[in-house]
Order: sequence, then structure tokens, then C-alpha cells
Amino acid sequence: MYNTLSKRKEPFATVEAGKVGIYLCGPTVYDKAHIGHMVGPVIFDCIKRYLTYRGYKVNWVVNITDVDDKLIKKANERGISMLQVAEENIEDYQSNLAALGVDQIDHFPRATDCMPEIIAFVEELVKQGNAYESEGDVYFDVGKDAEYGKLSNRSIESMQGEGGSTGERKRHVADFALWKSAKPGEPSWESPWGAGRPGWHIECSAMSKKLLGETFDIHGGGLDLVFPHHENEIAQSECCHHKPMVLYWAHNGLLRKGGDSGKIGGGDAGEKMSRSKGAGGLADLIKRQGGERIRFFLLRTHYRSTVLFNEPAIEEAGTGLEAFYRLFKRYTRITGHDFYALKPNTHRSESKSDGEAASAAAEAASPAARCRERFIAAMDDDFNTGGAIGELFELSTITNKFCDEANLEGDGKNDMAAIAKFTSLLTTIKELANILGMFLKPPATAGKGDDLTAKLMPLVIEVRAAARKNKNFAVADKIRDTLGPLGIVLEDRAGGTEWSASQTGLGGTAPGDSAPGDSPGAKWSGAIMGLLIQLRADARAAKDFATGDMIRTRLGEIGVTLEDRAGGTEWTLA
RNA sequence: GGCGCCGUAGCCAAGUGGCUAAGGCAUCGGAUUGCAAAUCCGACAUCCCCGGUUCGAAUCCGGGCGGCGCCUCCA
Repeated sequence: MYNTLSKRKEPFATVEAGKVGIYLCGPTVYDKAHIGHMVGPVIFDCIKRYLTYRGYKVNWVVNITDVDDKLIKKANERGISMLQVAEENIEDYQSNLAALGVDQIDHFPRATDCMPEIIAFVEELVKQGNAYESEGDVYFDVGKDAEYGKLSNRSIESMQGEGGSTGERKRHVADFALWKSAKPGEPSWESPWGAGRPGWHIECSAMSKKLLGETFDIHGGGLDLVFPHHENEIAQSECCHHKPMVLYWAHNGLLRKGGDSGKIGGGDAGEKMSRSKGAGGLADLIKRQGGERIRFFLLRTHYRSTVLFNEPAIEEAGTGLEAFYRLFKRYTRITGHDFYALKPNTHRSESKSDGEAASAAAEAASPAARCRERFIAAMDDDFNTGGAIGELFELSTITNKFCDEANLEGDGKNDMAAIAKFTSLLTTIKELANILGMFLKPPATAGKGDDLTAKLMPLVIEVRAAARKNKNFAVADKIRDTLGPLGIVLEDRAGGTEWSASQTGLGGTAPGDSAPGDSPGAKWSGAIMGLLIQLRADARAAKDFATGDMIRTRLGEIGVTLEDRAGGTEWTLA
């Protein structure tokens, strides 16, 4: 595991054997979250899943900073309380996390819930002589900390400047506030130094101590927190406890705006994402793309890398994801079972009986087993999710190939041994993907059409099947060519024709004007009705009244009435 | 200016001393299909440049060039 403090990868050894304590710096909740806030939670969600898979008991803490100058400012602007601002944004943050499948967090401490611990921490630092009171504020005295600067690799001497607005209260410009006195009207807590609130960094020292102890295993956060936030945390905690605060400091790379993303923030392409530069709209993004795509997009790259973010890149990731979803449907076609109901191993090695051990040994040399080994090797190497995902794709190819060669959708459909092997391959995919928090449950279906579309499509397929049977390929192709631009794809398979719909076709090619409030599904069903009416007209023109009547009858069964008028056929839904 | 990070195919991206440099997207062939889609097979990389260390370098060292982060609030 890479350690920011030593600037190298180190063997993984925990404070207490078999247990891991993780602290991740969460957001300051003065505004809505943006996608950059999701990078840390997603990777640490994977880290916890993987460590759990490898047999560790993991305790993961993500703090919420709900008291801060920016919250106060925001509350004043909006004429509501600081607490209300915090509540709103915490809800936004947590619903975004849930959408991305981040559900491994054990504790969500809030700064305002830990005031006694924070005040006690500051008192201890003052008592030990590492901090001093000044006009109601309390400052950490960096000069008393010989190791100050070791995380971000800088020296106190190099720190110049005027020390900010409170510069004259400090002994050294690099000293930072542990406690800030309250101005009239500001939210405050009573303390030995009068009414006030905590400085930005002290809460993390206090909360990590409270929940994980004086020395814990992993401390994470964005690369932009290394200085001053984490530098100051180390200083506070280690001066207070006289022992290492953290074994591994893990910082994730930052998201930058990609070239053709257009409107993700205010500034130029390539700039860092940040709320102060207008990034936002995470909830909308999730609505458009779905959480799993975004998660997959983030995990394709190693967590310490900078990621260029733009929406087309997320769509590209989604394209790769589709191949897995198709494989899962293939599994259902063949076995009648649901991929998501498979129950893979949740730990690296489940205990095996002697007989199983023998077959396991035989299987160990298989391509699939090698994929699993490489997947684990990748995760062992500083949580290399990008490398791990490559193995997942490799497994997908192996599985499809096996399926093709055993002809499981044809002559091989009764080959129970082959189907068992097939199922085992899918189970392996699920086992490994679940470590990444992927494929745990079916993705939220974004725009699979409305009820009417779902009812009309079987009829369309039936009409097309009849046409194909009669070698009337012009009609069959017309149907597919009409649906294609809408994003509806027809796939002819041994067992019949399947249809699937994607949001992408609705971009600019959907017929009619998109009145606000129109669901995508309504566009689909409208276009499909247009197609059916056209098909019926064509059939009648060709004196194929059987087909024409069949269309009308079947539409009637699903509640659609056709009326032939001089100007054309109109339809109404009962 | 100080402290760091990065430069691998059209794009994204693993690999950090040694088998044919993973994988994805896109593109182009082939198998399959009535035609498609899907699936499979195949094609597609002077590893930014120059020098050095080494039997051997994308990988280590030095020097360029180019991109970026932090040093102020930031995930």
C-alpha cells in the first residue's frame, strides 16, 4: 500500500492483527456535493470490501464537517440556520453515495456531535504547551513541533505570508486555529476560552481518536488535503499522544474537467473540480448516467491518478459495462436464473472438503482461475482497480467463448456439466466484481420506456416474425430500421427476438417535439404507434388484410383503439 | 520561487528491470446472421526526446521538452 508519508509502497501490517481502522475526510457540507467528492468514498468502499474479502474486520469512519465559516456564511445568505444548511447537504451527500453503491461506511460522525471531545483535545494541547490562547482564540504552536511539515514535505521556515486575517494574534504565521472565538450572532459552544467553535482541523483529530484510537491504520482524503489539513492533523494528534497517528496515509488523485465536457463548471478545461469554481449537479449526473456507470468510470483509473472527467468518458465506460449486462441476460436465457441471485464466495478462500480441494487444484490452472489470481494480485498492489477490471473483461470473454463453444443456446442446452461450468464462471465474475462494489444488484433502469412501450413491443416483434417467416425481409428491416434511431435494438436469437432500449437514441433523433414533462417512454410509444399504423397501412395497401386486422385486434387487447379517417389513422389509449 | 505528480496505440488505461507491453472504447478484416445486433477470432504501440547504468530499461539515474497539482477554501 502506498503511503504519502513515506512516499513509497509499504507492506500492509495493521495496528491490531486482523483489524483495520480507516478514517476518510468527508465533506464540509456548505453546499451540494460534486463528483469529485465521490472519488474517495468509492475507492475506500472498494478498499473496505477487498480487505473484508481478505479476512480483515474493517471499521470505516467518514466524518462530516458541519461547523465552519462557509456554513455560517451560507446560512446567513439564505436566512436559515447553520444546522439546516448542514442537514440539507448531508442528505444530498448521502443519497449520492447510495446511488454510487457506497454502503460500507460504519460511522458518520459530525463535528457538532463531538464538541466535548474536541474541547478536551484542545485543552490537552494547551496543557502540554503545544497551543496557546490569544484573545479567545486558541492556536497550535508549530514551533513546538519538531516534525511539523513531514507529511507535505515543507519547513516552517519556508512558510511566509501575513498569516491571514488573524495574523496578529498568532506567534508564527504558520500557526493555525484550534478554537475560534465567536462573533456576535454566530453559532457557538461554551469552552474554557469563551464561546466559540472548533478550527477546521481539530475535529478530525478528535473524532478519529474517539472512534479509531490514538494510532489507527489508514487515513484517506483527496490529494488537496495533504496540506494544510492533514499536516495539521498529524501535528495535533502526535503532539498530544506522542505516538504515530496513522500507519498509512492514502490520498486519492483529483478530478479535472475534461476537454469536451463543456459545462461542468465555470473555468477552463483541465481545471480541478471544485465547488468554488461552480462544479455541481452530481444528482443530475447520476440521474442521467446511473450510479454504476459513474462508479465504474472512477474505478477504471488507479485511485492516485488524476482523472479527466467528462460525460462522454462516462458513457464510454458505460459501453463497456453493457457487455457484462448482456452476459448476465445470456445467463438468464440459458439457465432461467438471475445472475444477481448468485451467491459467490465473500472471502478469498472458503473452506473446502477434500474432494473439492482436488477439483480446485485441477481448476487452478484454468484461464478463469488465472484471472482471479491476477485480479487479487492487482488489488494487493495498492488497490489497483484498473488492472483488476481488465481481468473482469477477460473473464467475460472466457465465459462467452465457453458458451459459444459448448453451444449452450443450441444443441448444448441440456449439457448439465457445461451449464454447471458456465454458472461457475458467472459466479467467479460476481465474486470479483462484488469486491469492487459492482454488479451487486441490477442497475437502476434508466428509461426503459413506459408501460405502453412494453406492451407494444411484443406486437411489433410478432408482426416482424410473421414477415420474416414469409421471407418478407423488406418489412422486417423497415421495422428494425425505424426503431434503431430511437435507441431500440432488436436482436434475433434462437429463442425469439429480444428488444432493449437505451436512452442514447433519444438525443436528437426522437420524433416529435419534446415537450417539457414528456417522458422518454412517451416518445417511444408514440413512435412505435406511428410505426404500427404505417405497417398496417402498408399491409392493407398490399391487400394483406389478415395482418392489418391482426394489428388492430391486438392493439385493442392492450387498450389502443384505431380509427381510420380520411386524413389517416388516429389512435387513442383507453 | 518552494514542494510534489505525470507523459504507454486515434482516445481511456494497466504494467515500474527480463516471457508475444493487460484490458476497455473507436476503427478495419474474418466467422456467424436472410440482413443486422450480440458473440467469437484477427489487425492496430519507434512505451515524449537525448544521454547513462545494466547481459537486459516503458520500468533505474542524469539532462531536456511538455502537461498538471499543492503552497489560500477545497474530496
